[in-house]
Amino acid sequence: MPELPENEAQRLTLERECLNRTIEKAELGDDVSYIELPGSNELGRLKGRQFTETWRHGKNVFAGSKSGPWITVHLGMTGWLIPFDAPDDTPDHTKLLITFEGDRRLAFRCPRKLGHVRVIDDPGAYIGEQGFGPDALDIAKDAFCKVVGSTRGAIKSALMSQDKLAGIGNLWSDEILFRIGVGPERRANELSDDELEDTFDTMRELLKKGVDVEADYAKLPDTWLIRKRDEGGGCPRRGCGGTIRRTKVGGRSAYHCDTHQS
DNA sequence: GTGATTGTTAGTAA
DNA sequence: ATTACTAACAATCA
Repeated sequence: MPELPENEAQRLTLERECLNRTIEKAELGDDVSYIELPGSNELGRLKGRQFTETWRHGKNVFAGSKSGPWITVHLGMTGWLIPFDAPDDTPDHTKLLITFEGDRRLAFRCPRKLGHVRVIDDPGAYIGEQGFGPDALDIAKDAFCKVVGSTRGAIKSALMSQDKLAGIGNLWSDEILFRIGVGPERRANELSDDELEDTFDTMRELLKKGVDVEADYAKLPDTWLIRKRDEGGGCPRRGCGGTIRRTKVGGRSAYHCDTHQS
């Protein structure tokens, strides 16, 4: 369930549960068709090493050490990292299992197989090669306004395009636009300078809040759209009285209020 | 059976 | 040459 806040929560999990433990084994799960995972050579590189630091850029989570190697994890739509201690059972749909010294293990569970794990040498170089834009919590305001404001497509699509800025997906783009009262299909280059700056400020505010609660949506205010993504439901904004609608924008479902977003 | 799902991407069109 | 849009990928759930 992975956008920026979820991935940051995953990074924290790695930081807390998987650092400074020698890797004894890294092995593939049962059904690994249609999913990209390290081959035996790369898995072998992990043996005997430790993860001593973590990093995140957009929706990519990293664990590794100064001298490498690193793993990079992309959760896809339904991927998740699950640390656990033996003799607990390995979760179902585990595609990759890392066994550390002692009883600690780390499972990459990915039922829908749209995620991946790769072994790399340098996270910074990897981000560059993949063509990702700056992290959404790292990009400067002027750079944001320039790159988003020069996009002809829908503002929602611009916020979600990982090569412009990395980390925002379908739910959080909806949330940002809901907050600032802008319809998801508005052309990005037709937003005023004030609206662009408002988008930037709101993006930071909301993402930081999502990170604060470690992407636990139940802890977010019930005046947020993310708590009320139901077509035909009442707009959760105080005093609005509008109705939540679902439309298609850029091939994705865009939930928005029919009254205060335009 | 139908259509939806928090993601990416190859191919196509403008 | 870029940029933007569509369909496809896979499994599961309502």
